[in-house]
Amino acid sequence: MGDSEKYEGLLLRNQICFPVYLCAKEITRKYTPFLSKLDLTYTQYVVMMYFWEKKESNVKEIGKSLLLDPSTLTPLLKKLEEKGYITRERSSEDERNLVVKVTEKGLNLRDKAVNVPVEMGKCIDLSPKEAKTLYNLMYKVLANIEKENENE
Amino acid sequence: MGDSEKYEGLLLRNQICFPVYLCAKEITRKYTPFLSKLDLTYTQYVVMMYFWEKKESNVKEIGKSLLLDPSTLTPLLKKLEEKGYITRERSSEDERNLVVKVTEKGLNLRDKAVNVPVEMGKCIDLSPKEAKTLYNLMYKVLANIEKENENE
DNA sequence: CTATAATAATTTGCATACAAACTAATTTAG
DNA sequence: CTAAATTAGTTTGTATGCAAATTATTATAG
Repeated sequence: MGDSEKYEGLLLRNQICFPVYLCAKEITRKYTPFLSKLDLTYTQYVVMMYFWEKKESNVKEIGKSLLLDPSTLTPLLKKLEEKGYITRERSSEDERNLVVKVTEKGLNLRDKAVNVPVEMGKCIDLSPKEAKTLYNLMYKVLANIEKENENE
Repeated sequence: MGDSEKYEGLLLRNQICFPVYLCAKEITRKYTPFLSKLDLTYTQYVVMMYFWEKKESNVKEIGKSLLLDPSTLTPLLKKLEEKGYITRERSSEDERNLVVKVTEKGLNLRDKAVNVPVEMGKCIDLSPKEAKTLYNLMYKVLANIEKENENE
């Protein structure tokens, strides 16, 4: 077996993970100008979308939904609190729990954000069918990885 | 128009970028145990794959191929140099240019890496057809974003 | 009832990532 | 030929991201 065959899998152009990595990076970068108007980074925006759906939560729940480590969330939530978009306080019932709530200001932000997905959609520029295919494949991979995680 | 319609695009479950963001994160995390055996992080691994194909390059070229900012590459390349996988020295013809070359040790690393894509493939667990579809969609999005970048 | 285990969040350490400012070298315009 | 513009890399500042260690609180086992 020649080198070209043995190392074929290591060629960047034959990798499936590499374009996924690139896409995520480039998409995030593309979000920046839209989100800076809302004083948000991409991850902060994701957390705010979470709170627009679920007015109250805690670090563990958020982490489970957004696949974010608590050590990533703690400083991020503090920043969102500084901006006045959420409140953070310990639960009186169980002091270990941090009750995180969206504020009025945080809720109002949603109106300024409605155009962001529209603009990003133009940027990605996939047909509805392609978008659906991509969506399904992404969640399939996520499910496969999660299944793999359980086997450990 | 009710709230549910107006804000539909902001629901995480209706977003196409969110699962891409999640996938990239989870895939990278999944790489970690395999790559730590090679004393590499995911990005360092990508750079090494680049050097296994192209023995010599410079910061600008690498950045263009891997869509990485020079300010990300400078410290990363220094780390790869410390590990002995590459060398860095200024070009004698044009002192602005940094000539980056893979070392013997860096080349040898490839043999230890051949199984990584195989293991990751099992993890992703897509059929060849699905993988091809995902691959094409990712590069399509990347091309669309790049086109969008040019319009600025 | 108390020592131990489990749980939730935070802190620390390390490695991306990118924008913006900066440095040094080379090219170009006049 | 030289001042100005361009180019290549580096540095600085800010924000993730995760693993591992730590703290504080609550639950559990004996």
